[in-house]
Amino acid sequence: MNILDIIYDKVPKALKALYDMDMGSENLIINVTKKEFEGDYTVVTFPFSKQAKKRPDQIAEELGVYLIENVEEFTKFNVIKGFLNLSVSDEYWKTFLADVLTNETFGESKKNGKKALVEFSSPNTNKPLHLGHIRNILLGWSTAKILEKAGNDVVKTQIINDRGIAICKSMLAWQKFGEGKTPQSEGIKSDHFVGQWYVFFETKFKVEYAKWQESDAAKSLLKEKEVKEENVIEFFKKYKNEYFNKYSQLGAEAKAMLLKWEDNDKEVKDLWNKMNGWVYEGFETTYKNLGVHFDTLYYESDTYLLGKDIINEGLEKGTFYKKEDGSVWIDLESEKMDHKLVLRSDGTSVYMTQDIGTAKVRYEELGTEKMIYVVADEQNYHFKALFAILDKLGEPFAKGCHHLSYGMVNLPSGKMKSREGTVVDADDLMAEVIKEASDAATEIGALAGIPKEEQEEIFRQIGLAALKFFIIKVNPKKSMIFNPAESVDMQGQTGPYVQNAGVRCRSILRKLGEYDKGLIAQYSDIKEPEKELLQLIHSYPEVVRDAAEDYDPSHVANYCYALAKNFHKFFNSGLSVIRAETEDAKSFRAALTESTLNTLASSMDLLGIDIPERM
RNA sequence: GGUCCCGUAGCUCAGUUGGAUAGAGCAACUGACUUCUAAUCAGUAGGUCACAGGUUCGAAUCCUGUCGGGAUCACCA
Repeated sequence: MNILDIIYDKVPKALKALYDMDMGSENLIINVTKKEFEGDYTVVTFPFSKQAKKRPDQIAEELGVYLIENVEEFTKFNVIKGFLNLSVSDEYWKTFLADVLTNETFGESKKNGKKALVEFSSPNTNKPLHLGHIRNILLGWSTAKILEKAGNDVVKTQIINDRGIAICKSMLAWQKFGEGKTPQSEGIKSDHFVGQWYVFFETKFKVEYAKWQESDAAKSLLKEKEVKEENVIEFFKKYKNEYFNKYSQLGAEAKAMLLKWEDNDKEVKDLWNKMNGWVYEGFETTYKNLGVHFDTLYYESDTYLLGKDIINEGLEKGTFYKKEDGSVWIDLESEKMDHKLVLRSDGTSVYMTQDIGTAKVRYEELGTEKMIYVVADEQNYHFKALFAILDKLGEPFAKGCHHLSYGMVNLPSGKMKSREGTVVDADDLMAEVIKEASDAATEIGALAGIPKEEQEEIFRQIGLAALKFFIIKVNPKKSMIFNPAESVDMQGQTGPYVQNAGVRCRSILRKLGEYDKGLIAQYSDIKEPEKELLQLIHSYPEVVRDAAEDYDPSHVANYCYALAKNFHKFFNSGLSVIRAETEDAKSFRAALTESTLNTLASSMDLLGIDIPERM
């Protein structure tokens, strides 16, 4: 039995026996004892004081005596004010170590029979992936892994936003100015190729718009709106969308193309398929390089009409109401929100409509009662409303929906802006971190004797570890500052630092060869650095559970760092494994090293990070 | 303006079901490689936990207000 379970079980019993108190285990406060005090676990006794009618330190004293007498795992205790510090026997820790060594599913929870869907990435198909997508993808991937470890059956998916005006802009630009060029003919990664045409469209549009601003139509508009001289620039900035829809030649052509697409026009559909095909090919490469994949895909072109029938049903049941102009709404004031549109007056759907429909389809197709949407925090309100609507519709999966909201990724210079060309491209970024890893490795020279191909793979693993760890270690809901220089750091609180701990484990175990696991129990007098490592390993399953419960991979990243740090400390503490003072010590430390490696590998895998054989 | 999120060391971040003297890394400085990988370790220095009240044995953590930053409040996606 796990020592924490024992504490949670025995302390209430002790309180009952000593003071005739009924204290549920959920009200106990148990901490790992702070380093500066003796002991392994601490029971906080202040909360018992009122009921027991005694001073906290007195209770701690009496509780300590009782626990030592009645629980064999406890060997001694000390009391400081209302803190009861309990020491756990070496026997317990040695048994734990021997068990964990052979436990291949350590950290995993039993299957809970629940199916969870994690949706992440979900890009538009008009331009390549960038740093914002990377945060999204890493969070999604890691969350999926964590949920899996916590006992869920997980389906990883993305909804690809493959239709709409954006892709039409790329298509139109290529059609008008592309002269039949292809990614192959230009030697450009195919999603970047499509992105260039999107940018090209925007450039052309900008020119057109600037020219129009000098026209009579624009001047009379300014007069009509009574725009002051000094506000003209500001006005046109805001007016851009309306210009696009009302006056723009290019805008009209793009919209005409969208209409043709909706009409299933063969020529447009062919073009659409061609360009999206290029984009998917490029995305595939990026995902592969990043080390992620999906179990199933959804395309907006398939789902964008979903949800209408649900709206109509809900209309009959009175969940929604219709305005005079024919638009359909829902009143969310009871949820402290607004009235929300779910169907336009012309009967076409909005984003909300298809999200309602898609959620239901997924539930029906996949049986996923948990659905996690990894989407930036600018859509907090949208998802709050979506989940409230699903709940009002009485959907059984509504309560299992969760918006894993994450903050924007900013640069030290400020926001990323496509207009100013400061958007950090995903492919460039990965290439950059891998190159940095390669440079650092060359400088150190530890990989000199290894075949080129293996070296390349290790550089990739290290570079990506730096990038991934840098991003995942930050609490998702916080917006983060991405400093490119720091993201390629390989020292300190970084991915490579954690990898290095694992590599050191591997190196020791490789040199040591076989060892006698039967001697673990013979080791006497566990030293402080050994104990700290053991306790950390011991807490791994709890970390996974917490991370799954909070949908927060940063917990796992912080755990990885703590474990690596403690191993490095142990490694430098003078407690040698290979040259241990006795065979017992050698066996114990080898087992400790192996368990550390296994736990590091397992926890880093939850972040999508590999631990190389050497570095 | 309404709603939501954030504010912790020079910088980047941990720590929030309320617990002991608030922790790491980077940057700076000092020391440790003929010793299991120095991408490491040991140490020095760095704090009004935005501010002001409140709740209590105890507050970075909970409540109220103020200030600062962000997001959102479309028949856009």
